[in-house]
Amino acid sequence: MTRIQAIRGTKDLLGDELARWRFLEETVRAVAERSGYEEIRTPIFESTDLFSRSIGTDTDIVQKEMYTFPDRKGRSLTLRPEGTASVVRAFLENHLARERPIAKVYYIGPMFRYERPQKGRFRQFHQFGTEVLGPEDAFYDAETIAVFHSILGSVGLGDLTVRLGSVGDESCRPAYVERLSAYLRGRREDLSEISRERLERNPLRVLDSKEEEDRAVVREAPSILEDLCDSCAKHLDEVRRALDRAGIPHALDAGLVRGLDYYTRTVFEIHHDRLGAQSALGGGGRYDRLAEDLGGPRTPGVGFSAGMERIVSVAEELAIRWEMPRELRILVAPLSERASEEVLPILLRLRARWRADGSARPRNLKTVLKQANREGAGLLLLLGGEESAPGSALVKRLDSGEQENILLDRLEERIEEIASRIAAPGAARKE
RNA sequence: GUGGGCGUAGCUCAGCUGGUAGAGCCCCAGACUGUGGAUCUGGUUGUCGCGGGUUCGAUCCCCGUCGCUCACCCCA
Repeated sequence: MTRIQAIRGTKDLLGDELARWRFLEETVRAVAERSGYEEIRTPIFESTDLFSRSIGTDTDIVQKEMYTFPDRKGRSLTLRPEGTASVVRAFLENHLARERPIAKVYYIGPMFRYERPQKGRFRQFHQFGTEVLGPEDAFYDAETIAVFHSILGSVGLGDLTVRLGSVGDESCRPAYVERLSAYLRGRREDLSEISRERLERNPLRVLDSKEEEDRAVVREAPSILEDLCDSCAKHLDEVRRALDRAGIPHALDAGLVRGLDYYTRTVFEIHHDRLGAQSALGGGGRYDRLAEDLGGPRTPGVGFSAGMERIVSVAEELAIRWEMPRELRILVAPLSERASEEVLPILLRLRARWRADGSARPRNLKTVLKQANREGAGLLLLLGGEESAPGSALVKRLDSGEQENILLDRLEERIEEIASRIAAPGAARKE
């Protein structure tokens, strides 16, 4: 019998690793909510059309990376490969534009792409991100980058590189793509084989090439930043100035090409060099036409999404300690068969106030102490010990070893008192 | 989809030119006849990823397959 195991590119999260995830999630929520964003949760699967229409039928995501399947009535469904399309769909479907001029939302959740897994890349991965729908102001582009930057800073990540670019809009991009293709065709002989293929499919992708031979060609290629129309150039300039004022260093990157077709104007990525080949922690940009493409009224938008696996991975490599303040934990242990009957009722009383766990069967004291240490308990409540009378228990502090007998009638009261001493500043800790 | 590396105990890994397995950690127990994190002693755990081939005999060699991993592509 072969044992069933997790699907390739997916994994279980537990223990210390899960603790880091929870810390990251709480940080995301805290920073986003402080910044005026509300959570949104959209379905994990959607109509396939939603993604092919928004992300673009020529992109790798749509062409080969989607988890698409027919449901029982033959409709084509897809596990979401990214978050923005769903958010915009939900925005239109729930008529959020009628309720407020600006919608600011954030999300956290799993995404799915059928790719060969490697470091920092999985088939089920997790992203958090924000979207601002409604306004067109560069203020929100800068705020988006700032919120992302601030989340990374709040979890202790420094040495970040913010790359900023613009892909123009419908009035200046087509002309640029034409100019770029003309240039690349002229230097066709100097390009790598892969890039020659890209030239036909999507010339912008050539700019992102990592092939050594392409670098020189790309370096001399016309830059879209010089071809931007006046309004796009002005927008980019405003984003830069806002970032400068906010003290967020950034580098202009003319070759920034993102994997989704819906972007207009601003695009950006934040990188960290401790991540191997997949150095992007996340990215995003503006998508002023997406709502229209999905059948709604024109609604400008800007957002980012970030990879949780990648952020956790960098934090691990940098040995950043992500720990939530630990609440007091109480372990209840019976030392006799009779006392074990008392365990559950006492646990239920304790759990009204504290985090408490206990053992079902009596065990010898040494074992109990070892277990308490291993589990990081703060207090140990021993029932049925030799020196405790019926109706009483021995409470022992695991840090100092101090112990005292207490009456079960006054359990909560006494624990409260002891707990406050543990929490008190300057409490002796024997580490 | 393509290429490299790797699959041996719960974990990290050894295993010499083929003779059907070991170390450390962890865990459990004892020394310490009811007071912990140290030390010492002892103990449990394996379809050697799976299938086939070569061989008297395969964890080891060959082929296939599955999985993991890193890289390419692309991206979170």
